[in-house]
Amino acid sequence: MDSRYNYTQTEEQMYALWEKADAFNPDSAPEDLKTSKKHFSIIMPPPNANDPLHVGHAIFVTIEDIMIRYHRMLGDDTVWIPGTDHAGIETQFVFEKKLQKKKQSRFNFDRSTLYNMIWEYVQENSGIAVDQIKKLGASADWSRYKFTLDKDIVKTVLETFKQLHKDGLVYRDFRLVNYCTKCGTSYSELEVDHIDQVSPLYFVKYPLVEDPSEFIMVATVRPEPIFADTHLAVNPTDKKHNHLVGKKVLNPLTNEAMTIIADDYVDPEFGTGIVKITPAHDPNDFEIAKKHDLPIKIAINSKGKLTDIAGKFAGLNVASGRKAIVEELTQKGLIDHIDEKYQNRVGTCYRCKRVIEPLPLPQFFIKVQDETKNLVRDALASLDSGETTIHGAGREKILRHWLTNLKDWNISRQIVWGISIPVWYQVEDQEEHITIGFLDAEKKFVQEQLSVLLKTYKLEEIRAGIQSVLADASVPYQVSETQPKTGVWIQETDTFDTWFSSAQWPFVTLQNTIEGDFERFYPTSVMETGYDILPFWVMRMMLLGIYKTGKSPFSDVYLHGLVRDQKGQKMSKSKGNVINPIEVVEKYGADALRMALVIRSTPGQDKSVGEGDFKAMRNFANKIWNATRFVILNNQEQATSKAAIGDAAFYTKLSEVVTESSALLDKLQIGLAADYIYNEFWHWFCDICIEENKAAKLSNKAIIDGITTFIQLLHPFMPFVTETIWQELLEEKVVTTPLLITTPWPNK
RNA sequence: GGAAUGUUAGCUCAGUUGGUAGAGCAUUCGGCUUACAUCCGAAGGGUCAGGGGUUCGAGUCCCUUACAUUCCACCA
Repeated sequence: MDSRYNYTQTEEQMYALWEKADAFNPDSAPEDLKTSKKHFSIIMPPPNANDPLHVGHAIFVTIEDIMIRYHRMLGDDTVWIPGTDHAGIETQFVFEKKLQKKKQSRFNFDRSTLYNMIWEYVQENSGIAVDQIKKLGASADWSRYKFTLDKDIVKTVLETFKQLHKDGLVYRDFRLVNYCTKCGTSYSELEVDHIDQVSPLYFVKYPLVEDPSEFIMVATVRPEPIFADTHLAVNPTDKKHNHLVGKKVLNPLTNEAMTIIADDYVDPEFGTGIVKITPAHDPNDFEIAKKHDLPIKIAINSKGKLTDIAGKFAGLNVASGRKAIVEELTQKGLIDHIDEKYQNRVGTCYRCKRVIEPLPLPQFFIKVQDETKNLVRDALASLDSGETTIHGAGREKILRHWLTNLKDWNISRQIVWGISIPVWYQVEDQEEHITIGFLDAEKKFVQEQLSVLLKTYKLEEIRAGIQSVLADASVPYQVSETQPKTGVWIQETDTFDTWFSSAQWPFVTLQNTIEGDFERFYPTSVMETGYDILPFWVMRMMLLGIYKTGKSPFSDVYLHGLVRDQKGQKMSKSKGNVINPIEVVEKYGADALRMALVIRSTPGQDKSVGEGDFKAMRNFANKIWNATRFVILNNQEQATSKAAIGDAAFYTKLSEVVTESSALLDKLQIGLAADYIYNEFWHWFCDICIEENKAAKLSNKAIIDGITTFIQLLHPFMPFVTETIWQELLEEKVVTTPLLITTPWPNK
């Protein structure tokens, strides 16, 4: 043995050794390991199939692998199911950037061509994430690997949708949705970031019809959709203004007459106490419009351009439209004044940072609170009963808060890269209510009402180049993967929100791996992921998991913190402080990275990690290596040994260490367990026991038992160095089981 | 406006049924002692944010103040 542990040589070999022995597969577990009747299962949070790993991935791989290796050694029937995610919007976004470089956009292609291109692209890169996860030592059962777009997975996901629809929990509705005009898709409210900003607040004058020299003043930060204003509103209890109810004003841009209505949504104290109602472009106004049955006029289209009702301004985008309209209003003398320092919050796209436009679109929603099947209520109940426990500083309260305030979930996305919503719209008699965008034979984009299109094109031509179908909310539809047998139908072009399939991940994976896996491993033991996706993922897994299986998909949720740099700052590409886990693996070894990430970490709490930590843990790996070296050399020199004076106390303490380590791991106190074992190993076993052995106060047998026990305790944390050492010990005939990974956990 | 979390050694953080404060890095001193200089031995350094309370006893429980971080809501 060299005096230094060389991880670059051994890590790959050890992983190959495990794979060769099929050690990650519970169905290949050695007989002498199957001592427990318990099952232990973790579903890996699927990373984007085509993305390289960042530290966040390294954290979850490490923590989950620690749990898995521990339970495997305990003798539990243990499985860790890996997978990757198609990551709908993320991936399409990256792909579109590549198209942009070639001066192309997604609108140059029909749906199926684009889908196939992205599929190819993902295939090319799909090995990246998996390879890197292996480099970190993940003992996941790759024979059970799943991808979110695997045929069997998709089938199960669609079944859930059909069932939800049958139960009345899916509905299609014409509503204001959060739409990003750059990404070209709607989002759920969770994907919208609200950002503080200072914007000019315009005080616009609306002339009274009965006396145009009199004006009603309304404040707005968004003058550009004034074309779509339908009414003004005041609070019915507002004595200053309620005499205006029923009177009419002129729209300052269109000169159309608008009635002033009363609604208690209006805050008399705020602004001028009078609100303009723009149903199509403000969520609150939309609600009021519904309540009072007001017409909906659309001033901004899905491309972010002003529509025809903007007259000479039609075709301008929101920003330049606003400028032009403010100019126009100023000329007309209809702008009273402007508050330049008005602070407000603007919804922006989490992905591209563009301002989100609230646009009225018919979309599919999941009803989260229903009288008979109440998804939210059931999820809360599983928290109440302790069926599911959340680990992570105060996160359970946050989850409860999310659940109690949850709105219906918009699952429609206007992108190609994803699972198609299995819905078909009736074409007959509905031609005037369906708008279609497609590429004609010359690859020219055409968008028109179907009734118009059918005068020039055959339906088959349209289908071949199809990009988007926009059916009015009134158009009848059928839920089906294939075209209904009778009649003429056209398929919905929207795909599901990626999270709709991710939310089903625990059961769709187990239902499609190996016959019997679902019964054997569901509900899973632990769901381990970052606290930042608690509402996106964990909450929704509970909603759909309970709905579909009657059981919460996991009994414990371990939410790890985010990794920060050595100064405690968030990592970001622009700061240049991003840690590339693979670089760390190459420089210090995977064991060092793993240990640095988990030691003294706490669920739900961020952890700062830097070069010094990796170095320290590399040194620790070397320490383990050298302690073993001492034991082996020592053993060779003096093969026989008698019991020594310190042995009894040593064994008592050693057993204590095993008990305590196991207790900490059982309680999911991973960071504490790592710290504890680290200290006992280095500062007790190495500093004291080995020195006592040199002084003949401790027997060689005790030292051998000590090192083998510690190697076992350390294995979940630092699998490579410990397995390497085990192989050395095996050669020396100090140990007997062929692989440490499948060696039983030490007895207490 | 609401909520969560944090404030412990110079730095980054542990400290989970309340019982004489810990680790890594950094600092100082001394050591190549035949497992390890990616090491060993020793040392310095904390009134555990401030205040109040419960208790025989509080970093640990309760109240309160301040500061920090994060999340949610929000209105023209």
